[in-house]
Amino acid sequence: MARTESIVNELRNDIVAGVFPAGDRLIELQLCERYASGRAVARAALVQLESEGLVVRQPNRGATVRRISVSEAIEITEARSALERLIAARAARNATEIDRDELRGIVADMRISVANGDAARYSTLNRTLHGRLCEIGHHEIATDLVHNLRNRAVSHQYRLAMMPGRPNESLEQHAAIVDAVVAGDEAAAADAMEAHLGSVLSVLSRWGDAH
Amino acid sequence: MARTESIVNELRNDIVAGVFPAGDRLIELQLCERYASGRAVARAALVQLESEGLVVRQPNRGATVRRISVSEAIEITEARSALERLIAARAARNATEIDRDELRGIVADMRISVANGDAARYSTLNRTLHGRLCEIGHHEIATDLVHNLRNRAVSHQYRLAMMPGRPNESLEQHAAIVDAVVAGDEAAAADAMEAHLGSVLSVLSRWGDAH
DNA sequence: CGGTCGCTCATTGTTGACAATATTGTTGAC
DNA sequence: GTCAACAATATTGTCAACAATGAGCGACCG
Repeated sequence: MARTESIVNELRNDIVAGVFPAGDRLIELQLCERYASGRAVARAALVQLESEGLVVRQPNRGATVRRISVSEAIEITEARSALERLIAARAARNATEIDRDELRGIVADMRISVANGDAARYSTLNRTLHGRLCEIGHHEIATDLVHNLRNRAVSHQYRLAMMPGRPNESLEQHAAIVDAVVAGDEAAAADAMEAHLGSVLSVLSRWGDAH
Repeated sequence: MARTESIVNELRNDIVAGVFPAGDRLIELQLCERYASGRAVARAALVQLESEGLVVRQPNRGATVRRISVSEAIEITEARSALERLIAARAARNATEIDRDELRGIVADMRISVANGDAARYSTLNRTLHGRLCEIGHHEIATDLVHNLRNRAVSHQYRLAMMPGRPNESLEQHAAIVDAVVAGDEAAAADAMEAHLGSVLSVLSRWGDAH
């Protein structure tokens, strides 16, 4: 009955989507009810999500959604930057003509979204672009790590997108990445990706200083 | 009674140390006996180690120690390279005078070990050096990821140390890393670290081609 | 009035039994 | 002799009950 494997995915999605905000207690019985499973299964999910860094469990005190401080978010983004450099370089190396067309198309759509002020669509395209780069890069280890890091810092990404002027800045950086990937220039792709995440970092650290 | 938290560490150590070779079945009841714990605890440990990439679990078919192919080991080392670049750069930024002395001392000991052909001691110093760099770098996220990646590829690292001429080559690379860190040159430290792991990669890929 | 002791309750930690599933070994027919 | 169906075993998956722990709260005592 209990889809043992899938409830960890459901719970992860719910945490990332903000259904359970940071700091929320995750009580096993409630999870059992919500996901229609036994307590053992819920426990296993919590153990796994703890080792993914999304949940913190204190002995005999239960589990909570992990709070990510700004300084942690910065570290996470720095690590992401290192790994996405690698992915971008690989994408530049491996991209086929079909891939190149698709990437150009995504950037074109992004341009439209920014022009229209459609933040939600831009955010979706953002995810799509990074996701496609991961697929094109064919680097499973780095891809998995990056996905995990993205999940961990998602609460901060959210705030980021709301900053005024940010979409324009971000758009040009994404365009630069795609240009380099399409040109097959590995070093340029890595540097463009690093520049993009570096700009994310500077926003994060400014915001951190202000609090 | 059951040290719920510690058995995952014990099992991880045993896997990394080769007590359970790659491909070995990890039967829950045997783990219970070995670590004097209940089955639920053993299960939890397996779930966690699966998400760390050390164990693979197939539904209704049990858990085995994950086999890491050479191509996977290459990917793991590539990801490690990206992250250790970051760590080395941070170490160069943060190292105090005391840290610098210690790093120089480790390299001096390494030189002695190589001269004496003491592979075991060299291997220990190798771990010590990378570990100290992680501590000096003060980058928890990257450090955790690197530790995990090291654990995953440990079976291949082992074979690597046995290659003739390898210790000498490796020694000079480590010396270069430490020189850059001691000099406080972030970019040079990152590049030296990348060069070091690049040499590991070339050995791995040569070995992979030969099989 | 303040602090500490002990009680109660919610929640987690652990155990054991049972059901479900895969693997292995065995039998029997062709 | 070979193959398929079937039985036996081994192992995992699930569940429910019980023990243990920590937090909150009120009463008791200084």
